[in-house]
Amino acid sequence: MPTIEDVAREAGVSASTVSYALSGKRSIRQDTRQRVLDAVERLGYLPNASARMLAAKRAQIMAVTAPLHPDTDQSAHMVFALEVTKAARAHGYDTLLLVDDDASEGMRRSAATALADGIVVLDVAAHDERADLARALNHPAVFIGIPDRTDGIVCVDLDFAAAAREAVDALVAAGRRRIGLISHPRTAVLRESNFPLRFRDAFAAHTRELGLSPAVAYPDLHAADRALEDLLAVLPDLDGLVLNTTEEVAQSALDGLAARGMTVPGDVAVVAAGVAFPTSRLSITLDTIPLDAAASCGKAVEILAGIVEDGLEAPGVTLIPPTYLSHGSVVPAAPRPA
Amino acid sequence: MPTIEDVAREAGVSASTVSYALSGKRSIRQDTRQRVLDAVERLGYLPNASARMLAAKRAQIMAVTAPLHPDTDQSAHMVFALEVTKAARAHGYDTLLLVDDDASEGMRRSAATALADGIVVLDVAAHDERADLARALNHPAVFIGIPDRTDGIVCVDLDFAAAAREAVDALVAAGRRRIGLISHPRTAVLRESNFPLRFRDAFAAHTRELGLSPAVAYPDLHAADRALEDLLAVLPDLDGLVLNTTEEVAQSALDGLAARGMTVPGDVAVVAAGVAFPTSRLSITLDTIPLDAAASCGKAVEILAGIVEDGLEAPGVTLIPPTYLSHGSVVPAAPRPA
DNA sequence: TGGCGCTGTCGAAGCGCTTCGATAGTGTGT
DNA sequence: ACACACTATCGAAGCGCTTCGACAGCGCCA
Repeated sequence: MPTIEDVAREAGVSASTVSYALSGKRSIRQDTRQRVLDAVERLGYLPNASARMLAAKRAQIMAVTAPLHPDTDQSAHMVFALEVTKAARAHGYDTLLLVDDDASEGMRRSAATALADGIVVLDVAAHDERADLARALNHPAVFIGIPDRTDGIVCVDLDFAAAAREAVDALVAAGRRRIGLISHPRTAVLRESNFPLRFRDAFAAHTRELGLSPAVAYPDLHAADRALEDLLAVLPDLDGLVLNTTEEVAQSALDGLAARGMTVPGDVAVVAAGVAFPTSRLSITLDTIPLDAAASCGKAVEILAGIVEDGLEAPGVTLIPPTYLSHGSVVPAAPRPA
Repeated sequence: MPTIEDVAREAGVSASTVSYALSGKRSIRQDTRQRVLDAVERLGYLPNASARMLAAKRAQIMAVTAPLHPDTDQSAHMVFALEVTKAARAHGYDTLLLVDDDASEGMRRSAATALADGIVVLDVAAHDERADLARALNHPAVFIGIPDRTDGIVCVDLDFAAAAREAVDALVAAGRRRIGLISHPRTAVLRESNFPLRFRDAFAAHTRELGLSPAVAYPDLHAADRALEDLLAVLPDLDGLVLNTTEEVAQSALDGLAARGMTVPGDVAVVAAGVAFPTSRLSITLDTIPLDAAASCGKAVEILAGIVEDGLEAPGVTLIPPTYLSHGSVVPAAPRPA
C-alpha cells in the first residue's frame, strides 16, 4: 500500500501538502492540487485508517450496540443496525457492530480505546443500564428508543403518542366511534421498552378527549383472540380497531375478526400504528403508521455526527413525526341499521 | 484517557515494560508485572486502538460485507452478520459492518485503509464480483457460501450434498421409496447462490444410486402447490418429501399435503434440509438438517483468524458436516394396503 | 576470578498521518 | 523602492503504541 510519502514524491510536493490538498484545510494552488490528485489516482492511494485516527483523534467509526437477550427477535434489531450503517456511511462513517452479552462491555471498550467516535444504542429498555453508562462515559451516544430517565442522554424515537392520536383521528374521521386498541402483551408493556405505554396512554387520553370511551386490550404472547374478546365485551359494536402490536398478533386479530364474521373495513376499520412490519404481509393490507427504522436511524446518525464533528449541543429527546399510509382499511362507516 | 506513559509512571517502569507486561511477548519479573497490572487497574487503562493498530499493523477488526439487493430479505443475512460478530469477539476481534450498495467498495476500502484485518463475505452469489475482488485484493477474506469459481478464494458452507444424501437416507431408512424434493424457484436455482443446485444434484444422484427414481419440483416464488402437483404427477403414491426451500414454501407444501388429505408423517414422511428457519415455526415441526449460521460463521471466523494471525495456509473450500435433528416427521411407513 | 549466557528492563525508532509555525514568493499601496 | 498582507508550501513535532537492540546484573562453570 502506498503511503502519503509515496504520493508526495510522485507529485513532487511534501507530505503535508498532500494532506492539505486532500483535506482542503488550507488553500493549495489549483495546479498543485491537481498533481496531487493525479498521483493519488495513479498510485491508488487511500490513507491508512489507523494513522489517520491516531493523528486526527477521529476514527470515522460509529459503534452500534444491540443487547443480546436470547428471547428477543434478533433480526428485528438487525434491521435497525443495517439502517444505522447506511446512514452512517452517508456521513462518512463506518459502523462497528457490538453485540456483547454484557451490553455495557462493548460500549465501554469502544469508548475507552477511542475505537469509535460515537455510539448508537438500539433496543432501549425502560430501565437500561446503558443509559447510566452513557451518562458516566462522557462519549457521544444516541439512543434509539426512550428509557424512563432521559436526563443527560440523547434519544430519538417515533412520536408514539402522536401516532396514537393520528390513528384515532383517522378512524373518527371515517365516522367510527367505538374504537379499541390491541396493545402489546401486559408483561412487555410493563417490563421492557416503554413505547407501548406511551402509545396506550395517548390513545386513552385522546379518545377520552374526543368523548369516546377508550377500550384497551392486551394480547397473549402470540394470539389476539382473548384480547379481541375483551374488547368486544366492552364495545360490542366495535367499529374501529387500532393495532399497536406484533405482526403475529396483528394477523391473529384479523383472523379473529374474520372468524366472527366481521369484515374489514366494512364492519371494522383497522389501522396498525407504531409497528415495525409492513402490513402488506398481513392477510389484509392495513392502513399503517410505520415505525420507520430508516427515519429514526437517519436522525440518530445525523445528531451523532453533529455532536462528534461540531460539538453541537445535544438535543434531549427528538420525536419523529408519524406518517400515515393509506391502504384502504379505513373507510367511512356504512349507515348503521336502525 | 490514561496513556501507556501514565501507567508506566504509576508503576515506576518504562512504557516498553508496560507493553511487554501486557502482551506477554517478553518475560517480565512477576512482581513487576503485578505492579503494572495494579497501575492499569487503578487508572482504568485501555490501550488506544488506533495507536495500537498503527504500531502493531493489526486492527483486531474483521469486516463483514452483505450486499444490499433490495429484493433479498435483509434480516436473514443480518443473522449471519450477528453470528460472525459473536464469533469474532470470541477471537478478540470487533466487527465492521459493510453494507454498501456497491458491494465491492467497502471491501476495497477496508482493505486499502487497513481498517480491517480480514473480511467475511456473506450472501455469496454463484457469480459474485466479490470473488474476483478477493483474488485481486491480497487481503484475507473468507466467503460464507460458494461461488462457481472457487480458485484462489476461501469458502465455508454447509455440505449441502451430504445434507441431501442424509435426508434421503433418513426417509429410505423409514421404508420410504417414493421420494420427492421441493427445491427453490427455478429462477433462484439458476441465477443466484448455487447451493440449491448442489443440493438438487446430490439428491438426484443419491436417489438414483439407491435405485429410486428422483423427482424434483420447483415452487413458484411463494407457493408450493404447483410443485406438489408436479411431484404427484410423477410419483402418485409419494411417501417421502424433502424440502430444501424457504419457510413460506415449506409451509405451503404442508398445507398442500393437508388439503389433499395426506397426513404427515403417516402418509408422507417429511424432512426439511439445508434450510435457515427453525421448523418449529411450521404447522408441523419437521425433522430438519439446519443451515446453521452459528456453525458456518464460527468456522469462517476461525479460519480467518488463523490466516491473519499465523499466516496459515488458507484451506480452499470447507464444508460443514450436516446435523440431523429428529422431530418425529419421519417414521416407518405403515404397511401398504395390498 | 574471569568469561559466558540468561533474564529483565530500558531507550529509541518508527508506524503513517495531521497540524502548527515558519518562510519564500507574490502582489498592493504608498 | 519599501513595508505589508496574503498565499502556497515545507519541515518538524507529535498522536500512543510496539518492537528492536542494548545492556546491567546475575548465577554458573571452568
